[in-house]
Amino acid sequence: MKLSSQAQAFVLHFGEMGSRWGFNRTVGQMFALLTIHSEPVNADQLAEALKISRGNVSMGLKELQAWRLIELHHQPGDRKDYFTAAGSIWDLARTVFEERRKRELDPTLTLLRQLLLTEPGDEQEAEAQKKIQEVYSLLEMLDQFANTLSKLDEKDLLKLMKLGSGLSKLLELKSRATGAAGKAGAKKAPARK
Amino acid sequence: MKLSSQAQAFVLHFGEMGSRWGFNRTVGQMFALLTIHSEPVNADQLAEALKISRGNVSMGLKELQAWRLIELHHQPGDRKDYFTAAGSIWDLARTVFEERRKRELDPTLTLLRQLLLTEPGDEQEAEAQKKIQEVYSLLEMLDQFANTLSKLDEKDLLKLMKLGSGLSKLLELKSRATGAAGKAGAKKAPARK
DNA sequence: TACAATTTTCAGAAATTTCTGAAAGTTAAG
DNA sequence: CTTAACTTTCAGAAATTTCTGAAAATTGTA
Repeated sequence: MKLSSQAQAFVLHFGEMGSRWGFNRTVGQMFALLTIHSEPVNADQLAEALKISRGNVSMGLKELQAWRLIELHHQPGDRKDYFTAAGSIWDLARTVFEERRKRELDPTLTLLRQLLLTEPGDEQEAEAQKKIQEVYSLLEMLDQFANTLSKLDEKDLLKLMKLGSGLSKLLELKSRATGAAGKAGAKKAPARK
Repeated sequence: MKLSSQAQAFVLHFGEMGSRWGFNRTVGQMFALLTIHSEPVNADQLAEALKISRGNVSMGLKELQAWRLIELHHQPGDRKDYFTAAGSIWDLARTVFEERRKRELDPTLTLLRQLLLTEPGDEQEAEAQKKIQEVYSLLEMLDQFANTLSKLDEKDLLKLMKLGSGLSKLLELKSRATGAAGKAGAKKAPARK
């Protein structure tokens, strides 16, 4: 499989960015290749195109499957496994988003919840507890928001993201429309310092 | 400086999560410690509390300053540099969010923009170009949305994140309020179910 | 200026992650 | 059942990242 210089650049870049997005270089490259290549690709082709070992490809494919980013296909009369990116670019973005939320937020929320159960022993600890509570509240809210976004359908998500400065206007509109009482959890707005 | 077992757990966890959030273990630990400890802390105290070398602390502080996550202070009559987390938890979250956007999105947008400039040579390349365009559009939109969120003040951000399922209702409301013509790109509002 | 306190730097050591490739495992076809 | 095609595994090698600590640089004071 020959890659155009354009495809080459795309693939190499996703390899480099890979670590920032949660996977290693070759996994990033494999994903990029499957993304720009619309035809299904098999493991040998990936190894050849990316100049990496067959074993590494096998491990990378396993990881991409764990991320639910690729799909297995079969070609009639060919025993090899073929892969494509799973779904549209939009689907992929959604999957990466959800997967990252799970990996970056959930474990921390679990720990903080646990830390908040033990009563502080002294003044110093009470102070720390307060900070932990603040971090927890923020991350919990973030997590819920991410969850809300995940549930929006493509049309609404698009609408929301395109709002730009219209967003704050819309939020204002909301206050007027529904009054001061928001949804559950939005109790009392304490006077700002 | 002695850490309570609670603080200890908090610090260790942020060390482990650090890599997922874009910095290494000790930098994560240092940040966590500065976050739960309200009093300014100097480099020697950090090295002692975290059991890491003085040199490592120096490098870590440099990195946290690059992230704009910590602030330098001085105590009268003491030549040492003291540090605290910069601003409220809320400020910190905002900073991390912006910094990550810069690191995770900007370089890719720049590359893709460049790739889209060259005309595809053959059918295969045209196909790839189309995919690159899709990825670009999505990331560009994400970037703009992130930018919009960054600009919201705390009150609006809080309101937005607490909306929950109210969000899609609000978006619907928006369609009705402003009619079919949304912002650029948000063409045709199909009849509601 | 000289000096002592403090921070930074950076070469090499240590730790961690990634990658290879040969061997083991699996599966479909004959 | 046997074989050949294919995939997975995993021990060790290679690459990369992180960390240490001693030396160099910087800074405030006298």
